[in-house]
Amino acid sequence: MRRPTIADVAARAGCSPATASRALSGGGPVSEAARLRVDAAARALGFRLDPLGRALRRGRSGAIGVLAPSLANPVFAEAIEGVEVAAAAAGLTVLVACVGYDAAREAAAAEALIDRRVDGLVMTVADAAASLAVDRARRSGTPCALMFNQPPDGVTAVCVDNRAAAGDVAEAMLAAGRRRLGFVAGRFATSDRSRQRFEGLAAALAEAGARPPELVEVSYADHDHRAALAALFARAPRIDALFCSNDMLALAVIAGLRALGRSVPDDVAVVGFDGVAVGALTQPSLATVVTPTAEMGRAAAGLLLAARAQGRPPAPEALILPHQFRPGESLAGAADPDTARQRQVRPSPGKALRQTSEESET
Amino acid sequence: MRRPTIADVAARAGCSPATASRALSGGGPVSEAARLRVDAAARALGFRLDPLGRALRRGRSGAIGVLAPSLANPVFAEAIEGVEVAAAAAGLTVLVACVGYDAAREAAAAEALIDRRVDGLVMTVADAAASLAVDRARRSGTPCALMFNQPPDGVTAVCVDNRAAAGDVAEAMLAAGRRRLGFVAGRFATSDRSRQRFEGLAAALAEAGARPPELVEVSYADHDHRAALAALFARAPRIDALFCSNDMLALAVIAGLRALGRSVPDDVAVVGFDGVAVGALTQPSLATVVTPTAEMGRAAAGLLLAARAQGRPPAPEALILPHQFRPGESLAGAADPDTARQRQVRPSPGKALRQTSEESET
DNA sequence: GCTCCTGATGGAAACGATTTCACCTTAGCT
DNA sequence: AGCTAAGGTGAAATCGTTTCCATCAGGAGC
Repeated sequence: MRRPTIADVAARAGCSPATASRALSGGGPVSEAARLRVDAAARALGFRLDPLGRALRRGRSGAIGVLAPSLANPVFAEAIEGVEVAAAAAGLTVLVACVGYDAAREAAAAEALIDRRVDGLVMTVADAAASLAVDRARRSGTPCALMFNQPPDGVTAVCVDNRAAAGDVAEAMLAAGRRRLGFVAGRFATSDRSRQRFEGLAAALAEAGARPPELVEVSYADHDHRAALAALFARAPRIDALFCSNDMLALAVIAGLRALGRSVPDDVAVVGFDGVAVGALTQPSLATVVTPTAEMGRAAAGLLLAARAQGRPPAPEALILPHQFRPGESLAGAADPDTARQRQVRPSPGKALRQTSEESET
Repeated sequence: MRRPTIADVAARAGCSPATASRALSGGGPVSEAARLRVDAAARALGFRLDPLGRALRRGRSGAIGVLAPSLANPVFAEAIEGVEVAAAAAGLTVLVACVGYDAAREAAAAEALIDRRVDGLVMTVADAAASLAVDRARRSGTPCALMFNQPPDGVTAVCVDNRAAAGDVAEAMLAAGRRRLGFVAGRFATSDRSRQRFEGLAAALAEAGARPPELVEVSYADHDHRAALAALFARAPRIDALFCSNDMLALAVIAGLRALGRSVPDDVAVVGFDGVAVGALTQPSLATVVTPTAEMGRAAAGLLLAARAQGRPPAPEALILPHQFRPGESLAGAADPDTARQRQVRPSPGKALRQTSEESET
């Protein structure tokens, strides 16, 4: 028994496919009587409009495409779920593509989504200032919004102010008594955010008259950063604080430091970026910049949908959402510089005294 | 300037659309000369086959649909990337749908993917034994493989042996001297895995003649489990080990215990399930059952693709992948009973000295 | 009574590909 | 030479919808 088509519904309702289509998709004028007959027929046959035929004819698919570097970083997973929420509220579905921090795959995936006639494209790209994927979208006329990327004006985006946020981190580290700072970055080529955060850190340190930051670039592909960290300490032995370009990296760095026999935060403080949930669960808890991740996805999709509803393209400018520095045990003394000043040097990782939380409810 | 269609390519190559199609998609016989002219024309025009027209006509879209409860748990994110790897190797793309542990959304999303003519469906469902989504797939003739779910026979799946793995955990806990075990579960209604792991734990304890496990069900939606844990300790104050149905939950539980003033593993040991990367980075490191997550996605997609290549449906049985217990600091003494014996007494409800196991491996 | 407009409808042409079928060559055999 | 088989090709049907256009009925306005 074949899947019913709109022609079957029309036949059963005693009308033409044209009328059935109008009744089902709310296109043109249909008499109340016809609408009822069509609805009844559709229900009786268990009919559902075929998204393919529909997309082919209408030129859009009723889906929002999402392009993200990876699902492995919960930041993107959350943002995608944010997009999904906004899309679902507007009756759209979501098509996800992951491109693994690879600019070529980025462009290819964008084209694939565009070919599928997505109504809009929400993307996080390697470099917003020079992105083939953005070009493709623009050229094809597909409305497009970036998320996480903080692009030069001219392209729609939802992000936080990465430089300012990095400045806040610099300030917190200095306030905690740290003086020799390092920045651990995912490769700059694959993340403009990472670069902006480094710039923000460097600028804030310069302004405060502090020593400029040491830089280590690592690959997101690696999980073990001991070698990179060891090299850093060989170069700059007295580093006392590391700002990592994202939280997952920060957690890996903390583990790496522990493996190298350096305690966090006693020997080296570590601060992340993003505010992923798991960062608050670890010990030491992760000091970080909390960003409204899911909200970023929701907002990006929202911009697209609002513009679509009004038949205009989305505003070509960045919507900057608020961020917030969250103190954590990995930057001891953010609220108590004295502790930081009295860091003790310890020979082994394992026996660092862990501070227990004295918080409890009631 | 319109997007070129296959007719434009054909015109430029001096042949009919039929021949152009055969040349581009490798359908029937085409002369070498024609193929070259078509290829050249397509390249010159920047032509790409339209996935929509193609899918409509062929009845399949060249995409694999993936249905997962959530992206928030990295386990699913990794598995999806596994599916993506296998799909990409076969020249297919992936359509992802997240349904938030909701059986109704599960069925609806499955239908939406089927409507899009996915070549196959890889799903993780709430309850494999009674899943509307699986029904829909079967009814529509869409090949379908479950992942993570360990279903009764009759449906294709890739999973680990949840009961056996839970048995391993029981054994490790007993070996570490723990005697009063609890199980912290995501709600059973939304995860058959969780239920199977509980059953495995209970069975192993029964066989070992040990006290049956206490059970706490919590919602995945919550992040703060203090209330649930406090209630558990009110009921069973001397619990000394908690098996959590997955790693993310375990990390949250460890944080909750810390907030309640119980130390891990001194007062209470915690073991998770899945082997997510971040579990190895925390302190204490998380003892857990490591499962081949990405491999599960790859294998599930692989089963579908292999079957498709041979024109038969995938074998209706579960492919059980190996799991491995990974000791961690959150279950002290799994490898070093002495440490366990000397757990220090703390002024909290967990203070009773517990008998330790005299057995040790190695 | 006549025109004009509006609302409801159906026929048929899109949308962009694939595939069936029939046709024509040409090569290979006897 | 005659016959068959196979390779190459194109016209046209098809997938399932939407939408343009024409048609028609009926009411309003003159």
